[in-house]
Amino acid sequence: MKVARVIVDVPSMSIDRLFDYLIPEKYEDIVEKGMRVIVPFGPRKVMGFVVDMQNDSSIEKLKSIVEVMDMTPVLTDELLKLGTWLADTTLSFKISTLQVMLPQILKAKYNKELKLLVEGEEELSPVLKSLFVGRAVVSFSEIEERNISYHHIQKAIKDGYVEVQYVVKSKETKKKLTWVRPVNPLLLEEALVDIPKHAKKQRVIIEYFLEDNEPLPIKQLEGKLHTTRSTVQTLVQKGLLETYEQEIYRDPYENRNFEKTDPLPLTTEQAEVIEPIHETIQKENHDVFLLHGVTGSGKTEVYLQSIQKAIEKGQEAIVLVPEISLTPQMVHRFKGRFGSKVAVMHSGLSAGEKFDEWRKIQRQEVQVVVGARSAIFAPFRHLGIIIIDEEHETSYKQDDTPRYHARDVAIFRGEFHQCPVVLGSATPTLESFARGKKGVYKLLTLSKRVNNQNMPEVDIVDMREELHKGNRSMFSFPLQEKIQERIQKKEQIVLLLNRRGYSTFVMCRDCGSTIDCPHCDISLTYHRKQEKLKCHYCSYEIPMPKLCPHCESESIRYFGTGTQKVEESLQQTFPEARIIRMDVDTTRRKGAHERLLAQFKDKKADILLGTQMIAKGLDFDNVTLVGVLAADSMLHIPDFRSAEKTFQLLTQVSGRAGRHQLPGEVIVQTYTPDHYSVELASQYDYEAFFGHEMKVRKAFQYPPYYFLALITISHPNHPYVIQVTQRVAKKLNEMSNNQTKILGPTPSPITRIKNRYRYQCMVKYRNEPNLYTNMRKIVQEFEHEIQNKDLQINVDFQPNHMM
DNA sequence: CCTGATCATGAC
DNA sequence: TCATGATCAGGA
Repeated sequence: MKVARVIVDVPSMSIDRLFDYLIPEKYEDIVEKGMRVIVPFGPRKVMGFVVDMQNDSSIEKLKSIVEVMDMTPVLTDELLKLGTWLADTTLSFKISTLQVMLPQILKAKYNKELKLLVEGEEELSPVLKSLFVGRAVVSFSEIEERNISYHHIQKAIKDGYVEVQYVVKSKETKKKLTWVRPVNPLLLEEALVDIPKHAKKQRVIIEYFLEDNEPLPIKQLEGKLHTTRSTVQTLVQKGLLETYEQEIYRDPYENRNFEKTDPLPLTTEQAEVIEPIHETIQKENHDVFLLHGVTGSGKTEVYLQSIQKAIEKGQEAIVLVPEISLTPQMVHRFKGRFGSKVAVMHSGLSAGEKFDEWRKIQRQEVQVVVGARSAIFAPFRHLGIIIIDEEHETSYKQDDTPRYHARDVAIFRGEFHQCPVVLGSATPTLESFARGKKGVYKLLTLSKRVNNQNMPEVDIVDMREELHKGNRSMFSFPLQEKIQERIQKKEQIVLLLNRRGYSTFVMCRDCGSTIDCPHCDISLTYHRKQEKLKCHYCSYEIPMPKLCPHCESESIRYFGTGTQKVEESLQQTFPEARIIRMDVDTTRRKGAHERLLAQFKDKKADILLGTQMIAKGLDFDNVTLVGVLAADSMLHIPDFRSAEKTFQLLTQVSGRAGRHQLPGEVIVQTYTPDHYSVELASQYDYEAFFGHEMKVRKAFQYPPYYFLALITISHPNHPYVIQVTQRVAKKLNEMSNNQTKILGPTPSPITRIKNRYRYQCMVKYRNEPNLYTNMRKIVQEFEHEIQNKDLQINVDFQPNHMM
């Protein structure tokens, strides 16, 4: 007896374990660990992952696997292990951790159908007769659309006329190309005689294959010989040619040539830094390196040559870059060096393209993957190095379950494969840098720019003084002057507006009231394009009212500074300037991001105005001025990392100027010019910032001195949420040691979302080896209420934000 | 006594 | 998560 142990696709606490299924004889030699199967589960059928195989089971009556979905496993043994570990350390379901490792398209789709059991439709009720009309199966979605009441169907089921069947489908599609080839090349010569005189096109085709009988895609044949599909079809019918399908990859970069680049000579610093990495690859050791390199110090070349080393050893490499900086420039550098050995994974690809890139990895056709967060799960089997660029980026942590951090996954995989993990950044997170100093990570430093250029001069402008001088615009006099100067010199300008901390909310100037979402405790934001007010958290929206709903005054206005508004006033101040605006609105469409940047590179604009997304990785040789419009907009949001984030952003954006021959300049506008994050960023003094910020973190007991876990509890009933949160806090207190601090219950920053009240507890801990299991125990104690009473308990370890 | 609505339970 | 059977309130 062969038994498969299966994790089924049912995200529920009580189902979050293994289920045993009999492997039918016909599948005995086929089923392997890591494959997806379809299994009966209760009355329905669901997808599941085989994670183990056995010869017997403790369960008496086993059901059998219905179908095997894969020819080869989609998950390796390592990834299965990783899944279990992730489920333990993020408190998520095993099924979710396995699903998150695969391209979306492999996620099963479930369909419910009604099947006719009798011949003909005579015995059916009139309603059902009209439903089936000659068909044998009807999908439930159609039944719902037609509003047919369930008891017609129930009755028919009871009478044995119909039955419900469950279908599991894969959305997976492989793109195919149709090819043409001669059935037997030797027969073509004779066949030519039988082709009618007037059938010129048929002759052309035959003659073509006589000359060169290599198969050809049908599309190409049509183009080359100016023929059509029907001519080919006639020859197929005559038995001379045949068509067949071959699978192809959707290659998002297929029409682009990547000029081959060779390794660049290294600076002394680069050579020093690369040495220990190479050695670790060579010795097949695991180590975590923190590569701290100023912007423009040539980190990418260090990555490239480290990867080279791994490839030469026959191993593979994963490179993570933040989604936002996965620009064509970046892809170019990797494709240029490693050509077709590279797969690229990012959110701009269609589901089909992502699947194809993933398959290249799975089939070991590529050795390098460059991608955003989820590329960390690339199914490589011989990893030689893992690189995380811009290590400090918050997007490496997934915001919803499973709330994993790509850095942790990288270290897990690095240990498994005994290979180095390289974390690179000009502004590492305090957590990482502290580990670097302690020697937990090996600290590597690049302190000079490759071209030995100085970092651009940073000029801090105090906006309060501007106000005193009578300048009420959002562009300070020095900035205006410099912009004017660049436009004249035909040099380019990058302007950064930090939208966070600003939002376009609506307020009445008479009564001062704002317009809030009726389901969430947050004000609605104004969307100019559709003249609507929308809620960010639920789908609620209303047309922009003409009168204040409270006092019926006409003076309701929207406040805040959106990029559009800045663009307008920028245009007013510099009527001759050509401006490109980059924000969520202008880059939503596929390829828009890329197109705008290309325009700017081609000097079709003088000013690039944008949000965070322009702060990273861009490299334009004609940019000599960078302006930050509101450097402190992030400082005032209640987040213990706000100083760190401000420092990071200012440093990153300053690095955009003067990267080539022309020297650069940076202007930072702020209302808090003496805040240490602004001041130290302008001096490019990371070490000093680190020292200062560490003191702050110590004083307030924040990371890296303490770990955090945030528990958020939500339910439609307000008093009930408070009560549950209190109970949770009490249990936590009982279970943890006396160094650990439990804060709360407190209301979440947004106390209500989608009509659910939200309360939270914060755990600050230094050493709680059992926290994961304890936390799981606590959540399990509420299992009943979670399942039956619509209670939600969310646990986020090392949260990015407190919401 | 029937009907629809809500609840509790189990799924290899 | 979701189908099922049990239980309960309300209507005539």
